[in-house]
Amino acid sequence: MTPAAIETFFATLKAANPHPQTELEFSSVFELLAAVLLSAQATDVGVNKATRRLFVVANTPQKILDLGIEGLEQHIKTIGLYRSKAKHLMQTCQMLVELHGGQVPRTREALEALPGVGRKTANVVLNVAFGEPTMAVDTHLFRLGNRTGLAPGKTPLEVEHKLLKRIPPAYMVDAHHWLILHGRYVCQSRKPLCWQCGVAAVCGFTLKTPAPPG
DNA sequence: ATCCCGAGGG
DNA sequence: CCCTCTGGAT
Repeated sequence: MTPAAIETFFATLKAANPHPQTELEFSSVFELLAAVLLSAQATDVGVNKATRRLFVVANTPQKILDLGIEGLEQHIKTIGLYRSKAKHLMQTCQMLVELHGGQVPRTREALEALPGVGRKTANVVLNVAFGEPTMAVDTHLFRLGNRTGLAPGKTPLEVEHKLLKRIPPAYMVDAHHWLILHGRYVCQSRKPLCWQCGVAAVCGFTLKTPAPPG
């Protein structure tokens, strides 16, 4: 995709949604971290169901520790990968209490040192909680980067670097959410809705036979 | 490279 | 049935 096309791409997404946000529900930085940790290979809808149950009972690291591993598992059992997530969240809460005064750290290194927190999760927290222009490459960004030609790459890290290089700085902070929402609702994995896509004109991928909405 | 792993959609 | 969902650890 040419620089001009990229400009049009994001200007179009911005016009349709000036202030994009995550659809994960949270009311503190810790809740955000916990929700993102739980969101691996799971839908926001599913995560929100579980965190609504969980955060009423435990919305701080210490309160989650007090639940115990089995108590925590019960609250998040409806999410995929729930056993490893419960274990990791518990270990992360332990570290937050012991090393960070119960607060969520603000640096990439400290975030990625937390069990269950990798580069993608750290990027989301840095972006959403601390306003940094990071690019968290999840399944949607990876697919769109390659499908549209915006940032082709064989690995998420390669796509991330290309996105950071190619997206105009003015769009960088919100780009992550524009791409995720576009991927979720329009440029879907199985069923890209090209006939109702606002950026199809500058996209390298176009469905040959656009299926009618019916 | 493989494992983890429930819910929802097609 | 199969695929996908804001991945990370081993």
